[in-house]
Amino acid sequence: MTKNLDKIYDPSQVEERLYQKWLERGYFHAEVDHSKKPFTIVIPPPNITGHLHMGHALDNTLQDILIRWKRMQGYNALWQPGTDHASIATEVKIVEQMAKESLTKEEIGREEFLKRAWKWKEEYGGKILLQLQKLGSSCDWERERFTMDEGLSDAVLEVFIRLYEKGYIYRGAKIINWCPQCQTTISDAEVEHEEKQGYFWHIRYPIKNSNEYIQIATTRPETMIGDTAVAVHPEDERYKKYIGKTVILPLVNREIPIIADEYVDKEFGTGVVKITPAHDPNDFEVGLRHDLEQITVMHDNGIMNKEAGKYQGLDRYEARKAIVEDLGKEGYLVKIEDHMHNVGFHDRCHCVIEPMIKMQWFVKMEELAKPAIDVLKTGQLRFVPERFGKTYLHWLENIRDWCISRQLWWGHRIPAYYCQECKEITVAKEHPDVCPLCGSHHLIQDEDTLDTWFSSALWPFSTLGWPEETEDLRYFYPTDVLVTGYDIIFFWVVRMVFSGLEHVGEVPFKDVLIHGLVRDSQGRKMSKSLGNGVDPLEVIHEYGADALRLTLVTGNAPGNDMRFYWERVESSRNFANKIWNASRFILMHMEGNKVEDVELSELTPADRWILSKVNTLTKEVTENMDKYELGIAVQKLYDFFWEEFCDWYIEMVKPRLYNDEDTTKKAALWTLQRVLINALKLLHPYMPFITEEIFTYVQEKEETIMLSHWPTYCPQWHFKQEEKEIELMKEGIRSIRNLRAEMNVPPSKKATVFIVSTNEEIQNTFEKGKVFFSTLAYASEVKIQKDKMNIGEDAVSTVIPGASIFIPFADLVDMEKELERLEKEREKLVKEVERVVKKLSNPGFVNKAPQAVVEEERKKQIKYENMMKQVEERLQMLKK
RNA sequence: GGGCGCAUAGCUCAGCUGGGAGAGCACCUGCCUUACAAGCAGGGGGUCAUAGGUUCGAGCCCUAUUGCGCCCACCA
Repeated sequence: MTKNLDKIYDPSQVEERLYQKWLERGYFHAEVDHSKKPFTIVIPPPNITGHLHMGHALDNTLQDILIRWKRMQGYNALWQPGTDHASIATEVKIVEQMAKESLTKEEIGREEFLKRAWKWKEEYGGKILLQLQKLGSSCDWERERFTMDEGLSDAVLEVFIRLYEKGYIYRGAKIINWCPQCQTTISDAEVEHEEKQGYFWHIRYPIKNSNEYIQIATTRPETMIGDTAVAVHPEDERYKKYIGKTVILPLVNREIPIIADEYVDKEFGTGVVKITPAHDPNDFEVGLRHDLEQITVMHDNGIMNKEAGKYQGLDRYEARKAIVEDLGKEGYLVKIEDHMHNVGFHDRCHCVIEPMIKMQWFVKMEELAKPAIDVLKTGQLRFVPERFGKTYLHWLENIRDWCISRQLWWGHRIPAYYCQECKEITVAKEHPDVCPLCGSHHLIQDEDTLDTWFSSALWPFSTLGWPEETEDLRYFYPTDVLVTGYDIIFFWVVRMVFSGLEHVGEVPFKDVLIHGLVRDSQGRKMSKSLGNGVDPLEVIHEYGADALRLTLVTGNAPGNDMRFYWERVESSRNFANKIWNASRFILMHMEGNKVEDVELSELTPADRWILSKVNTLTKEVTENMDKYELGIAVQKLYDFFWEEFCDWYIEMVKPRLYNDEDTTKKAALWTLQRVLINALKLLHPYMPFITEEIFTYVQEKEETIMLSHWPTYCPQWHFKQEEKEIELMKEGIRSIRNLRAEMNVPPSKKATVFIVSTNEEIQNTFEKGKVFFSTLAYASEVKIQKDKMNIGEDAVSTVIPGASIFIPFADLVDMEKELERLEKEREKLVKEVERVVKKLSNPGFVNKAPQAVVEEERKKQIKYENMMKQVEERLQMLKK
């Protein structure tokens, strides 16, 4: 049954093979099955341009833990995988690739470009999914989807048309965020604001037909070319008299009005604002209120256009320099102040955003946001940790219309067709033959594509076949939990929620488990430019996927960032090795011994103790996982396995295994196997590979741990008395080891151990556990007695609850030191007693604290007082 | 300007509904004990940021303060 297993666990010998086995046997696959309850997770689809980074590793480890766990609990678990076309990211990649061949988009045209993009997708798009497999991800790969698949594209069209017909999608010339680098609009969510040191230029604008000036302050002087008004606050006494007058725009010599608008802050700057409706969102609004002209002064690439006159052809920053210089020369510039202000950057290329007025497509958000707000408030949607619900709400409550059109080619092309005759817009799934208004055959489709998030917003239901009323959709939707990073709540989570509610009528998922970022060891974000990223594949290669997974979930609470340390991977690897060796040990002893079923009555106290422990562990771990407390759960598993199981139980059980005459040997074997199997099962979601590998050796009934049953709490495995007994034994053993260590007694020097207790039950406990003192505490002989008969003075001693322990070390005992040590022990106990007595003499505590807590303290008082008495007796005896 | 998080052992972090402070790593001592030196045994180390408050009882709840970080926001 067993092989000659290596002393060191080598993941590279195991992982690939097991993953193939799982794949081949279809363990990951889920089909509609009404006899089982579904449990569904949709993967946050990675970009086809992506490669696996630590963020993915964390995100997918969490999902795999949950899905494997639920699968073992008997749910019909579906983990829906796939990829995102990532419009702009991919387009940039393709453009870069073409640049190497000295080609541009324009040169090859849309069709050719898309051909290339698809080819690129076919070639590299699935790479990241293969990398996810290395991690052990148990996705249902048969169901892999891509946001630009036929079905999913159909969902996109369907949604667009529905929203359009409902009036929620509209086309309009509004001020949008323009990226001069990427030459496309982007949504508000894609703008990153950064505090930057800039300047505040104070400029005076001459008032027409007077010698007076009005002084404005601006951070962007180059936009003055497009000024179409100057605004003051209507109640500002300083400027009231100027309202309605006209100023001459310096350098441009255009006449513009002085208007009054509440938007102006009297206290800020000079209290006068230049209004540039075409290049500032606020000014745009002011412009609409006052019916001002909108003058765009730049081309799409940020170069000044013909409106800029002599500045035409200059980049916006060159123009700024030139304009400031000219203003100075001509005496308009009053002063320049340092000024900190927020600058918007494109999150992808980090170019400074230019607000521009353009005809774009928008989703009207107000009505869509409402139900998304409600589901959180009513608890149909829940964030873990809860605080992220606030972030979500705040965003939705202040949401603005979503600009969805992009000036890109890679993506879902907007299904709007413009009649070249009558300008009528037709929105349809397919290219209409005739214009429904004028009957013209000359219709041209909108050139733009949709924001990549428009399709990912539909992911939880488009992957299940929507808009078709599929079985899958009915069965697996709504999904159960979404796992993602907090950085993506606005982009994706929010949009999935309102989309799911609008189109399917139900939340797309009930829980949102939020995790933080994986940072480098210095707490910095891992980034390409810093070159501080750690490649998960490298970690897997060196230490195994199990070690990486364990590292990523240990010692971390939901929503918190974590730092990556190789040392932590190492310790995870060590744990895997520990599991390996413990199992190896058990297998060694199972070999040639058929593990027979035993009655619980045949078990020794130690067996019952560990069984009871693993039983409690099962309960607690399951409870923690129910609450998404994976870090806590895995910590308990680690502690149980290493300390209780390996360091104590296995050590205690050895004498029975080595002795073929021992009548309890088969009970020991049964317990070892039983506990190991349960522990492996509980560990499997976290460390799928090693647990599977061992599981196949340690039992023969089942072919995989993946589909085995998750352990449940079992009342007849609860042994309170034996737990107490073994804990006392451990206490005794630790005390002896402690004494020996303090006295520097070499392990080779065995000694007689006397245990003195007047309590029969305790005597009995130690009597049963005598053997442990010799194997675990180097006792040559153990004498249990009710008094100190035959114990010489030249012994060291210590107390444990209910008993004193003496070890005669005639030649080693230094009386003075021994007195000192006992004195310390006494002091410690005195303090404990004092603390308990103080607590118990407080009427407030005795009256108000729960009865059980008070009772606990009373027991402690007795315990400590007894222990103290023992130490004092011994001290007095020695002092004589 | 608004919101949120963090501050616990030398380092990185756990600590679930308030009931005697934990882990990993690092450090010190002793062990190659027939599963594992990627190991075993033992040990040192914390006024849980500060100040108040609630409570019989606070790392945990409330208030304020300090420091660090994040998110959102149209003060030109």
